[in-house]
Amino acid sequence: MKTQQTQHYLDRLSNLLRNENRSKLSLHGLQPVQFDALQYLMVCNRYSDTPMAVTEFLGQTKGTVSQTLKVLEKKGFVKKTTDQKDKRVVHLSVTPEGSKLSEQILASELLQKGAALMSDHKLEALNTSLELLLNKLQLANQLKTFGQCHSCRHHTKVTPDGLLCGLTHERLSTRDATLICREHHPL
Amino acid sequence: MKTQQTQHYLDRLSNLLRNENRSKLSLHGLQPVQFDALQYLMVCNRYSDTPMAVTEFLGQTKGTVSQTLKVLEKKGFVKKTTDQKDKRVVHLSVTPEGSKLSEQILASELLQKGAALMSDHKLEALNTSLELLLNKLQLANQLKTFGQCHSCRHHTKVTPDGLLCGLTHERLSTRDATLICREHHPL
DNA sequence: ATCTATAGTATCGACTCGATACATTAAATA
DNA sequence: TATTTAATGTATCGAGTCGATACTATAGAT
Repeated sequence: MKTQQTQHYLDRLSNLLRNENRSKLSLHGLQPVQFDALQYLMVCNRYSDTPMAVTEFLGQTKGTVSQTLKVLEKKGFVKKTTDQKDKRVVHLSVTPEGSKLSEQILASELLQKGAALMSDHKLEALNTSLELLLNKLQLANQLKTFGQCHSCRHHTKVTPDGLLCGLTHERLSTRDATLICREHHPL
Repeated sequence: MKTQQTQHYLDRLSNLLRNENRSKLSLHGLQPVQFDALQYLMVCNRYSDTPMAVTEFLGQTKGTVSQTLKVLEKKGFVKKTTDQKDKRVVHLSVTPEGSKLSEQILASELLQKGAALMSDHKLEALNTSLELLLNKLQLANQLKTFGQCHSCRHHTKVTPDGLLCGLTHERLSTRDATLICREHHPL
């Protein structure tokens, strides 16, 4: 079975990276999961910056996520704001401190050192393959894709620079279109 | 940075697979880490079936691993035997129940469904890329490779069928040469 | 106006995982 | 040979994970 090999490699790599992250994060008193959430909040759009969206993204229960976010808030890495239209929902924003931490941690030395020994071409090929597998996997299992707006079926261009979301009927900036969205549906 | 993309994909995939495993395993009262250890014991050789080797493989502390193994033993998935030559060391063997469970869990449905939508050729290419990255990453960071004996610098062939480990000076069966070893040094 | 669904929080319990301390055995050294 | 040193493994503690359950508050449907 080829997929068992794939699974084995993915497990090994993610274990190594996770352990590296764990030790880096422990200096800041954070856990890997908490950083996963922070990382997500760095790249999600305004429709996807709520506890429920984090829950869907991380595949955990909302109870667990609620605690994770409580820690991130207490440490000053994210800020909560209640939505004015729907007072049930909370929007989460990453503070400058959180942003700084994220950049600091994100670059895996293990991975960079390893990738440095690979040709650019092979690394590119790996990325393409990984992206393909992720897409197919999400498609086949009807999982949310959490893709960027510009690759979404709801995304429409009014003018060359005027972007629009067909679902919310709101205008998007060019930066908006590069953020990931919980309502993302691939083309 | 291309490696950030790589890291992102690896994180996403491993999160998905880990969550799938978590729910499957919870039916058997096991945690992901515990299954990782069981999985390792399924494919390691007789020089590498000790708590210390598991510790190195999983990148955790020996205290944590000791507890993990205690659970696996209590549930009847592994058995402990003290080494007769060195009475400090313990050898771990997977019981038939453990072996059965492992096979049951190992096949990720998420991954299989996803891979089914990919061509054989592309899946193969992904595996090759992943293996390359893993190897380079271990090489660049001087990590233990935990490879199979037949790809080890200590591995020597006496006759076409007679295999020998140059480190322990012991004979190996053909099956031995396909197991992974903590003393593995790539060619 | 009431029922129902949704977003989020609080709390509990089994488990993780690093840190520390400890017991036992093996190997090195004096 | 006696003693120090190193290595394997266990026990215990504390902060944190994570699913389950119960709960509050708001929004929308009938």
